[in-house]
This record gives sequence, C-alpha cells and structure tokens, in this order.
Amino acid sequence: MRFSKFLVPTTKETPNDATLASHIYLIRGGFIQSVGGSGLYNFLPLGKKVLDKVHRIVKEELDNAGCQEVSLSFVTPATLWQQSGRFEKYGKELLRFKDRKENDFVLGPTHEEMMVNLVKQTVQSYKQLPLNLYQINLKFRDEIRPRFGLMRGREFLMKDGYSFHVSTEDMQREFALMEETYKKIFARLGLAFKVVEADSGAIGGSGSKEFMVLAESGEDTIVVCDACEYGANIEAATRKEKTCEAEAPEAEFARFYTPDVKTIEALSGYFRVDPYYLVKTVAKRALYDEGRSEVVLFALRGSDELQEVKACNAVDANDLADISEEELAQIGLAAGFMGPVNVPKGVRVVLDSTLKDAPSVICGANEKDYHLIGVSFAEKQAEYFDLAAVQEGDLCPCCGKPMRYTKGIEVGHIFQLGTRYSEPLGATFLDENGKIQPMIMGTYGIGVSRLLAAIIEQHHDEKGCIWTKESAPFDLQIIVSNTKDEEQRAAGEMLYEKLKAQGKEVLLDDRKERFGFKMKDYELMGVPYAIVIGKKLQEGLVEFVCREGMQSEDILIDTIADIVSQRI
RNA sequence: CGGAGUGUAGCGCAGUCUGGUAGCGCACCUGGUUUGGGACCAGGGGGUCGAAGGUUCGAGUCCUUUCACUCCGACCA
Repeated sequence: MRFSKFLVPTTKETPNDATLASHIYLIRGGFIQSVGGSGLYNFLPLGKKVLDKVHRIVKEELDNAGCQEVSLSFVTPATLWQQSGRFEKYGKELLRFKDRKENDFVLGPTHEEMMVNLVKQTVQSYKQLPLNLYQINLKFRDEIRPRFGLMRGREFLMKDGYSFHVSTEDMQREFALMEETYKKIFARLGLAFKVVEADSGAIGGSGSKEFMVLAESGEDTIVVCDACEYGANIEAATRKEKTCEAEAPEAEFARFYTPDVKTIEALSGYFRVDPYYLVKTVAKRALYDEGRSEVVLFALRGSDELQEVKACNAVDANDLADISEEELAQIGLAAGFMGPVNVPKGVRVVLDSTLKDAPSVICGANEKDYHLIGVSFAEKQAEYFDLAAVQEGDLCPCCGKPMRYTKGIEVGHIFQLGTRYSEPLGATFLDENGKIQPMIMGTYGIGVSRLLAAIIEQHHDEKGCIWTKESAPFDLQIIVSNTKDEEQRAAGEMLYEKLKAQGKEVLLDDRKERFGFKMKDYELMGVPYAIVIGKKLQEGLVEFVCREGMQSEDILIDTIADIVSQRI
C-alpha cells in the first residue's frame, strides 16, 4: 500500500472525551472514527485491516479445533427470546423494535436462542453430535453508559460459539478444548492474560471462566493468587474461611441503647469489639420479572463488604436496587439500626455463610437507636449464601496464601450451559435407545473489536500504538525521508517491490511531507518495523527501526531485504 | 436514573453576561520556499450557530419547549 493513496486521517489533537490510551491512539492514528452517536464507531481502512487480522486468527484457531462458522441473522424475532425467558431478564440493554406489521424484534446482543433454533431444525440424532458452531458478527447492546472507545461500545464485533452434546462429560471435554483454544488465540495476539473463575450473569449456566487481559485500565477487578494459579473475578471469587484473632465478645442476649451509633466503625468503637463480630445489614430491593419486587436484608460480618452480584444471584433476582431511608422507614426499618432478626413482615433475610452458627454477635435491633448484643445464630434456620466480596489479603481457597486485586479487560468468556436453553426451546435429539433427550450445551464468546483496544492498552508508549506481530496492520513501513530526492524515492520503490515480492505486507510512505511529520505518523500508527531511507543513502545505508523502543540501526541497502526476512 | 456540563466549519474551541455583517487554531485547496522530528510566506474555499416556537426593526446571543452528546455516580456477558 502506498501511503499517498491510503485513507489514514491522523490527527495531532486528542478527542476531548478520550481518556484511555487505546481510545486516544485508535482515533488519532486514523484507525476508527466516532459516528457521533455514543458508543458507535466506523472502522477506517487501517482499523479494518487490524480487525481482519484479529478476526483471521480467531477463525483459524477455532477451525483448527473443529468448530464450524455460520452467520446468523442480526435481527432476531422476539418470540425466541420470550420462549427462553430472557426477553425480560436481559433488561434495557436489549434493543427492541417493531417492524411494519407491529411484530417485535430485537437486535442480537448474543445469539443462544438463534443458534439453538438453527440446531433444533437440523439435528435430530445423537449421530450428528457433538457440534460446535460459531459466528463472528456484529452485536448490539444498548449499554447504560458506553465509554472508552472500542472497549465498551454499543455496537461491537463478537465471536460467539455454541456447542451441543449428548452428555455433560462431552460438553466438559469441549469446554476444556475451548479453554486451550482461547489460550492459543490470545497468546498469538501477544497478550498477557489470565483465565479466571467468573459469574455467569444473564447468560446463565455454571462453571464459567473469563479470559482477562491484564491492564490497569481494565474495568473488572480480579482476585489473583501469586503462589498458585487461582484467579477469579471479584463477582465470583471465594476465599479460605476467614477467622478473627481478636476475642469474641461474651454477652447475654440483650437490647442495648446505642444512640446515633450507625456505622460499623462507630459500633466497633462503642462496644470495643472487632468488626468481625458485628453484623452488617444491607437492604436492597430485589427486582424480578413482570415488575415484581421484594425487600431483602443481606446480613454479613462487619469486616466484609457486600458483593452485589453474589447477592443478586442468592435471591435469583434480575437486579438489585437501592432503597431510600424514607422507604425503609415506611417498611419499619431504621437505617443504621437494621438487623437480620425480628424483621418486619414481608422482608426477606439472607445471611452470609460465615455467619452460620455464629455464637455471639451484635446486630441492629430494627429500632432506632438500639442494637442487640449476644445474638446467636446457632441452629438458626435461614438462607445462607456466600455474599461477601473477597478483600485483598484474604487467603487463597486453593493454597491458603494471601491474594491481591488486579485489573483486567474481559476479552473472552466461556460457559457450561447445560440445558438452560435447549430445554425451554425444545432442542432435543434421539439417543441410542431412541429416547428423547435435551442437548447439553456450552457457549463461548470473544470480544473481537474489544481485543483491538485491549492490545493497545497493553502495547503502547507515549507516542502511540505498538502492534504485536500478528495483529499489526502491516509487517513493515518504508519511510522515504525526502521524496524530492530522486535517489531516495527510487530506493524506496525498489525495496517496496522487493519486500512485497517476498510476501511481506508493506506500507510505503511516499508522501510529499517532511521527515518529522512522517515519523510522527509512523509512531502513532505503530507498525512493528520501519525502514527509513534518508541522508545516509549516499553511503549505501538505510535505517532499520523497531517501533518498540524506537531503536534503530544502519544497514547496507543491499542486505536490508535479507535482514528483514530473517527478523520479521 | 441522580448530579454536573456541552451543542457554533471535517476536528478542537472563542463569541452568548451587555442583541447590531460568523471568528480563531488544526485540517483542506492554489502558488512559492523548505525537506532528519508534526515547517514558512501569500492567496482561497467551507456554517440551516442541535431542533421548534416566541420576544424584537433585528437573535448564535433573550424567553419557552425539545433533542442529542460528554463527564462523575449508580449500573453493566
């Protein structure tokens, strides 16, 4: 490609809403263009090239693993979503609309329903299984707050794959194969990543794993253990049971006057008791289908924080909402003095599993200015769930060493679905005995356009992008310093043709611009290597530049083609 | 959904308080000089001032309504 003919609108100025390196450089480097609608982007030629590279790698590895590519209709009839029960569950992120006949449709944010429907119509026998089908297509999610460029757009490119099996064992075999395949894909892209345990969210199912690209700018908090392989999204992380060194308070059960003592910290100071022995009670309104809701008190140890995703899963709600103090008062709950015992009618209580059988704790009395002391949960019948957020320093559930937080960008997520979709949608097969069985499913996603952002988050410097070998839009850029110098220009043309003949993808910067201008563009665009043809050409030398670190070395023009083929 | 802000040339912004010919920088076009780190000189093109309604002799500016976008939070495979 000749730069003089290539549509690459690089800019000096940073868009005012861009804060992340990937967002800034993808725009400034002329890879993508904002459409003006929030979270919507056009891919310009340079960005499309990178997207295609990533796309190709994903496809190659999946095809190698025996998957088959299809392409599903982007517009999905709402009836399929109603059958699976997700039409409401998925919430406002799902873009719904009607056609001219007033029929409901959605723009697919993920395609379990469509793929199950496809397989249902074509597979009847166990002899046709297993099957792993995928597509790499646009998705649309009406995000509450799109941001960070390609990182969280509303329209994005995703690979979504679905596997169908006769047994759970076979599905788990495929799940393991996909984990290995995903590792190969992210390794080829040159990413540092970690596979972590995850919450299954709106997709449903169990045993899900996320692939996290490690970057400070990541939106997910993950808990990792440096002593072993354990890693988990904070939404799903577990820990070795926590104990407390401070002595447990001993007290007879009593109602205690605690004027204006509303926080765990104040309570801890007031009674001189470690927060571990206090009960923190968080009130939330749990929202269900068809507008139903209920008030739930989540109780956990004062030393812990509520993990909302865990809490939401515990009550099987679609969502949790905050409750105002006024509303609490109406229900008969006093903010700052709430507790899991003696609750008003109609209020559900869920206890953190670390409170099970706790012999002597302090909690709110559900009465203004009073707490209860000497409360025992021994033999208390209640709903117990893991509700607490793992904290830094908590001990690893695998090896018992302290864990720490880090940040990750979720680029892949694999789920063991089971029959979550095959049953409601009626995707069945006849087994060897002629019996009807629901298919056992797995589902596997990769955020393809998000990967571009993730690569840049991990590979950039203060000057611009630094693409990894397999993601780069070109292998090499040839920069002719002064195109008015006939010798330089001719040398550039000669090398361009020669390297192209070697099978390299080459960008020849033949523009009538000054040297500095072209170098700035090179650094912004981030092609891994460059050959600079400049003043030293008179001595028969050109410069070989490596984008990472920007080191350069002088090389005889006669040998540069060989050196390039050795090193790239 | 709560809080804060912004809509003026392709992009980034001033002008709005105090109504009176639509501005600046970048980018773009023409000519010339320049060519190792985002050059310089001269000339030039480009605008329903987010939309609708109102006040006024006259509205980018004042009033009303509305739409969109951004940031913080809540939220989020």
